[in-house]
Amino acid sequence: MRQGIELLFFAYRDFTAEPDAILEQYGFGRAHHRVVHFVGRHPHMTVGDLLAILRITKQSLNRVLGQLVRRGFIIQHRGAQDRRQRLLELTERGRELERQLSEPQRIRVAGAYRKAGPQAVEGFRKVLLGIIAG
Amino acid sequence: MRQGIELLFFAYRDFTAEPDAILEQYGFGRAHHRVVHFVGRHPHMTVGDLLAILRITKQSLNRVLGQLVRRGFIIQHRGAQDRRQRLLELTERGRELERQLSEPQRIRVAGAYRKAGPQAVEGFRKVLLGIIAG
DNA sequence: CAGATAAGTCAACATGGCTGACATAAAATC
DNA sequence: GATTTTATGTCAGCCATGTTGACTTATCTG
Repeated sequence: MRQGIELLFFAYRDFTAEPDAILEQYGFGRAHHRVVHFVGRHPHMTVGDLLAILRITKQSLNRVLGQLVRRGFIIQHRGAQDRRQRLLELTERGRELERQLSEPQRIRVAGAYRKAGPQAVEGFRKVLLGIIAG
Repeated sequence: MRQGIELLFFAYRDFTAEPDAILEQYGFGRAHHRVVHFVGRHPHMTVGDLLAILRITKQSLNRVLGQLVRRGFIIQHRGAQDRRQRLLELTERGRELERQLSEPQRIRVAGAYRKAGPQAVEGFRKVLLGIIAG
């Protein structure tokens, strides 16, 4: 049991170390990574969607989101049905950053998947989903 | 692939939410939790050991460790062979805090393990170890 | 039109990382 | 035995990123 708890800590620690080093070159932090990741994964999501996923306050989000927008990594456009909404999208520059940040993570996960085998991957997903839903 | 990356983020986010709420009542933060956890798991570990596990600076560690010692959750005693070392141990109060903090996590992990089955747990461990070693 | 909602903003504060410089005691080495 | 290295602690200050609270603006909805 305790081992499972620790595994999660170590995995998270090692998982974030490489992207952190890349982010530093841009003057960004881990919070920027999270935003870039989720906007990349869900183009045209709203600010409210992002807040719900990250579970932080809009003031915290706006600090990093504003930087990403001002520096041309994310573009916002008004919603068509609801013009109050700002739909978020990565620019080409943002996509490039996303690729760069996710590369070490993809390599890490791919290696672990390959070594462990497809059945283990299935178990990995099941357990993590249980922890999240739990 | 991307899903695996996100699972880790969500699991970590949900995994830390409940202990965080308990820590707040003590005026502690997540950093205190990590220290209490690892000292509980490895009694008589040295400060240097803890630094290596957490991968933070001794200044950062000392801030939280000092609070835990002063408030009677951790006790330090000098090493027998090497008297420069401070061996760390939870007090009874520290053990109680550790139990309280780990309870929601144990419940969460136990539930996920139960739902997923022993084979999935094996896969979960394998993949996480691969990510860590990676 | 009135009220609710989506988003943004300002200000202030806390946590927990970081660097750099320095102190002390004990161990290890020459 | 003197010197150097190591384990730990400490002071000061910086930065990133979380928080609360108050307020604005634009837009949608009843």
